[in-house]
Amino acid sequence: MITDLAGIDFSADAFEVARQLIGVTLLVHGVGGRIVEAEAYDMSDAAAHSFNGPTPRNFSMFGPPGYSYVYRSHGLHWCLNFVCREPGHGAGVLIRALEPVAGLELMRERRGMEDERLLCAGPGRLCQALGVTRAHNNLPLAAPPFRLVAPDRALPVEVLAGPRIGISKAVELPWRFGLAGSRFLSKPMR
DNA sequence: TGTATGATCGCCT
DNA sequence: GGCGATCATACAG
Repeated sequence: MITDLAGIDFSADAFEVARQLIGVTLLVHGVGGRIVEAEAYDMSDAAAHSFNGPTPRNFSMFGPPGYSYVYRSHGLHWCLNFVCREPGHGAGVLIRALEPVAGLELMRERRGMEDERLLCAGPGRLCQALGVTRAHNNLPLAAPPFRLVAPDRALPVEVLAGPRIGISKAVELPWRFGLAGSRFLSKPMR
């Protein structure tokens, strides 16, 4: 167990890590919030970038667990993943939404909007708010600029699972996890 | 509340 | 040349 990572064992299966990440606070240079939505991806999973093996774009998915994988989506947005399992497994968790906690003003400035609810509601929005770019690819999550903070055990979180968003393959896998009742999800959990 | 569309980059066929 | 783990805007109902 790696305690620098909010007590989460990133060598576990991606769906297990995704579920455990709900409620954990993610900070990048001190800016961020509580993770309320995450999706798991695995090499055996046709919807995953790693499905067809390593490429120049996805190589960090095949690196050590507890590292970041940042990619560009649709030519304009950045998306942040946490690598899981062992090196070579190509498993990861896409961070989809945060409840903003720290650095609200900087996030509003970067996003050019006021609505707190939409600051980090979606993988692309979240990266814009936290200033995550290609420069943050393949970095250890246990070291700056990243910081993970475990949830307060006195306040247990209720986690719901459902189908993932924005994919066309392996649509049936219930590998999207979300904090029950959160206002900060990119879409409501069913 | 929902569906459609354009923006625009890097990889794969 | 096509397409995608997206977002913001525009319009219909």
